[in-house]
Amino acid sequence: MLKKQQLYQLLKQDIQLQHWAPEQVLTQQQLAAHYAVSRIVVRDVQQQLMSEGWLSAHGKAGMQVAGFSAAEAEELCLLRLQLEPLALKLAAPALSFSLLGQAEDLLMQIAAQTALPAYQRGELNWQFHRLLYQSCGKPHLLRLLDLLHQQVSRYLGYQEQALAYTHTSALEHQQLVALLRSGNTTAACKVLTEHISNASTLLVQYLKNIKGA
Amino acid sequence: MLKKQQLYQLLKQDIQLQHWAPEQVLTQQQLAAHYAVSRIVVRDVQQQLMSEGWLSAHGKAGMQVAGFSAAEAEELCLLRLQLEPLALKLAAPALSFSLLGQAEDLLMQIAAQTALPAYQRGELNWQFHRLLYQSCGKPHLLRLLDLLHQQVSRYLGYQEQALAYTHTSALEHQQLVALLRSGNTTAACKVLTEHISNASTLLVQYLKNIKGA
DNA sequence: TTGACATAAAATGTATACATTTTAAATTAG
DNA sequence: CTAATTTAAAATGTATACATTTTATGTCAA
Repeated sequence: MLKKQQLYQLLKQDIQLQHWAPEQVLTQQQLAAHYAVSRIVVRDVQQQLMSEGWLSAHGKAGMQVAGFSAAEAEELCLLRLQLEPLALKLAAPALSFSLLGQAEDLLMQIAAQTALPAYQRGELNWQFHRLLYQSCGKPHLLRLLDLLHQQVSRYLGYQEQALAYTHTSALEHQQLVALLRSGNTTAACKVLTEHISNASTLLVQYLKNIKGA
Repeated sequence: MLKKQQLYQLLKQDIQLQHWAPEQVLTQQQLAAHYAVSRIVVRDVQQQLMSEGWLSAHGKAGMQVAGFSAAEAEELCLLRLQLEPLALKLAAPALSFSLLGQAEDLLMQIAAQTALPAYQRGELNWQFHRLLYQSCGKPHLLRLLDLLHQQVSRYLGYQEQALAYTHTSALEHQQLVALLRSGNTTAACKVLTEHISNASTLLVQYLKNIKGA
């Protein structure tokens, strides 16, 4: 029998894989029946996924699977651009070499596992970014960033298809670590900004195209 | 018998009025018994208030009433400073005169009702700010701002005591509207930044003092 | 005394049952 | 036929009961 945490993972995954179509309206009962759990569990997970942007309220009854739009992707990236460089700037003075080492290990891992599913690569990617921000000493900022990541991660599938960006991304990551290691915070923040901006542009452009098609 | 929405309001208010002391650890059963509702309702409200920063998880069982700290207040203000001017900049081109009029009505209302409870004045204040950002066309940004406001609003009690800021604040608000009306977006954003920064400094200073005392 | 283990109490997680609200359909008046 | 009102079905909200987990207590051996 599924428990809350399991249903949370599973439902999120099913939404990401578009087993439940975007914009589709679901009911608690539907989900409870489909996943063979009590509606109580569904309610909990529903509320969580709604606060994370995977589902949205739909009238007085039902929840709607979130759709995809270039505008939303652009907005999310704008917010990342506004907050992540700040987090990096605040974290930079507190970055230890051991932490940078961990970050580099993550980069190795990403580079090594070439044929990884989209969402797993995305997770590793975020772990890398998150690690760099960790030391900023601003729990609320980190919470917001996690929330943003949740919302962006819905687009990971698209990002995979959209971008043959993997190589460039890896280079930018390495550059970032190098700058941080040498203590050049300003340059690092600039690289980060461009890094996010680049990915953003490609993703948004791709979404606009498939929408036009 | 209390329903979910009512318990939500009531519990939040009781936390704000420190009927439940900061840092205190509560259980679902305690609250269910105290407010005479089922634990299901408490669970729902608990999850919501946790996502809004009024409660935080405490180990594997129990929830903790959020405390107050100068550091947290400062962080929240930093985030407001990072996001609100952006929202205003984006909204400015779309600001209609009717909306500015609404905003001015709110200012009148705040000025008129001189002896308002702290949290009600705070709410009106936020409604004013919110109105200016409304037209920015970025739902996620607005959501983040609402979330931030929720978290800041826990400090409204302090803000009241801390700041004989009311008069200055009103002046800054008026100045803000005037600039927006004349289409001077850049200056308006600057005034907004200073406005938030001022309130922030006073609040943080106050919190540091009473902590030292 | 201390610390580990067993056990009891309490708290939370989950399921079922019931109450209320919401949605949709069907009937009827105009 | 349209629109409004009634009525039935479905969905959600809430309470109670049970299961599992967590926490605290107490016992016993070293």
